[in-house]
Amino acid sequence: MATIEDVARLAGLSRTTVSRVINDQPYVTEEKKEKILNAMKQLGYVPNSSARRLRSQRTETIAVLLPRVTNPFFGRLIESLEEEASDYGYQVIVCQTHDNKKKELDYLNLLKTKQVDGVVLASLANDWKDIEPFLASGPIVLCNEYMENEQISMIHIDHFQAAFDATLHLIEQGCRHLAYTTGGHQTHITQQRKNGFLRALEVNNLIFNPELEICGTLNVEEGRKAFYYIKERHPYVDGVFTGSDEVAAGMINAAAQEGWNVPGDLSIVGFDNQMISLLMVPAITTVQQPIDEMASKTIQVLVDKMHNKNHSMEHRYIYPYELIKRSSTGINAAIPTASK
Amino acid sequence: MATIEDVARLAGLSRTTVSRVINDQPYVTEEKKEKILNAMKQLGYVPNSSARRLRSQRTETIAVLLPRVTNPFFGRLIESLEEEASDYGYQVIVCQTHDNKKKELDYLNLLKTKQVDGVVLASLANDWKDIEPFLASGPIVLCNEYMENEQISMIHIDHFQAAFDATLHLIEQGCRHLAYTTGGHQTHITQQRKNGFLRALEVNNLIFNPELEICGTLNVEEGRKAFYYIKERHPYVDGVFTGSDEVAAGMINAAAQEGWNVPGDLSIVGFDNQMISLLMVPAITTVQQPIDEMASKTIQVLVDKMHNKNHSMEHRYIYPYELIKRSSTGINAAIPTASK
DNA sequence: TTGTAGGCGTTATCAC
DNA sequence: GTGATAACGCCTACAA
Repeated sequence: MATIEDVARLAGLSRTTVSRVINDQPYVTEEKKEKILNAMKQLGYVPNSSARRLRSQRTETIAVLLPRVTNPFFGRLIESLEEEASDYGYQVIVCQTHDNKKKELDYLNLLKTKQVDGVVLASLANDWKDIEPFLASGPIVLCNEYMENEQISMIHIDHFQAAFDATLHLIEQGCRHLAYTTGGHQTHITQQRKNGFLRALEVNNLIFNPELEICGTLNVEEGRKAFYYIKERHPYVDGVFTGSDEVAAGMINAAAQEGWNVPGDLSIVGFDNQMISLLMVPAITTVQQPIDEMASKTIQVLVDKMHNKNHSMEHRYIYPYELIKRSSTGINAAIPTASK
Repeated sequence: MATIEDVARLAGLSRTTVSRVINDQPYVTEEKKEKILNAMKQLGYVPNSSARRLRSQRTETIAVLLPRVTNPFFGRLIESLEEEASDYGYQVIVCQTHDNKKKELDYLNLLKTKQVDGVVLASLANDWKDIEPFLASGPIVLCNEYMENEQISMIHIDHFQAAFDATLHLIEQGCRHLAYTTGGHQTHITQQRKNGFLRALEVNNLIFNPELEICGTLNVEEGRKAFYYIKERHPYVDGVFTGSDEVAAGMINAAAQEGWNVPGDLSIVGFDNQMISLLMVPAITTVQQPIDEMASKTIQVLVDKMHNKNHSMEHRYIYPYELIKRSSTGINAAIPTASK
């Protein structure tokens, strides 16, 4: 592997001059610049990134921590984050935590070991007290996940309000016996959604049966199970707020197999407006987050912090969402099929 | 940021000894080891990764180049590759090429600049002659993509045979007028699939109308368009081999809206056995690739090359696939609805 | 405009 | 067992 030294020798000049050419700095005559460029080409010289990093103390790399890329929401998010980061000249390392506390901390260590300049946290398995110390090693920005805390910038939608709106929509469609499903890992987001759901019931003088909170539900298969739980244990349920289009899809799929009519017998709301929500029959009512805008702002805030080491204020950016009403919830909710 | 020097000073020992402790090397008395560990803890010392990389000339990092993570097949693949790599102590950088030649070459440059020790190529936008020079900088393994070439190891299924089997299945179900859709970027894979498709027609003495090759089709929306193209221009078509479950899903969705019966009026085969293929009504007949096994072998081969710098032979690993028959193809294919 | 020299943080070599 | 010292490849005062 050719080094800067080799190039200098071949060109009959010093390392300094070569370095100047590499970094497009002034004070090099065209003639010598030419000579050096030739030497570089001839040797197939490429600057060694580890050496540059060590010297400059910067990696031009960002770590993105998220539960899993196979969740389409995070797939979209990473795609968007990567594109934006690339515009700023940053490379992205995707870190899948699988909602595992240890993995999350291991990946945060990339910051300590100076393998990345900053972190986007789209996963949050640990308590804040365990995350906070990492701030000393570099900037961290929260995207999607959030909490009550002002020590860190956050980019997210209002999940309380989104759940409230979605639940209200179910109630407006005539649902009176509502169930609620929540994902595998309990975070502030799921808590907020639950609160929004409960609040919507409350303002409509509906009472909530705690047995209708179905936990650990985060994919299609578990959506199917959730349906059977309702069918077998609480068949009077007429509406469900799921935190996920995949769960909603699983429920619809199982419901169809069992001869239940959606939304006639059961109205279902998903989350994230994934492709699947539009393809299911019936199409799924869902909440859409402005992923691209959130990703863009996230990188922008993080890059800003990485550049102005100190004095950038922490700030919370709350983005608007959209409740997309489709056929999985409907006014026919009041007309159950005979079979039910 | 504390350095090894700081630790040494605080512990009253030399950098060398500290280094020994960091790397679990012998020849350090328990007593001094203890002292050093304490000093490290006290200072919050973490070894600097850039310095280690420079010194060791290794990054413990692998780049995975793929078109896009939002394609569920690649989502699954990256999840699996990452897990396997992590078992070998390697970190993964996900590089989305979007089938762009320049991006692909830019990312391959990570190898030249020594930012990664090896590359998994699951995208292949460039000609081999443009990729080949990078082999001088480090090992590259092809996963999913492949070609006729013996200079590099490849892990993949037999796409010719898979397409052949899928097409044969359509024919066995009574389809006689077959169409074929292909993704955005033309690669060896798409060529192989096309050949397999054509060969199946040939051995059954069916002729192929070139107008029924529908190109540039790689997502749900384009699947919908493909359906309308068939409906409006070639309504006699009774079977389609798509290279993608998403395209198949889009076609089924549009077909349902237009009152076509699948498979009665049109049988459809997808590819990859994505979640959606099971959720659509009808469920989609599809080809399943053994993603985990392929990912595992890919990393294994790559790691082996990274360790035995020179003498590991190139080898092609062909994995078995499975044609999963579901309701989107069926013997009712011969009974079109009146509306068609 | 160009070159010299020192150091970024580690680890390997060799001497003690 | 332990420690000086010399790289790894690059950048940047500072000197010329």
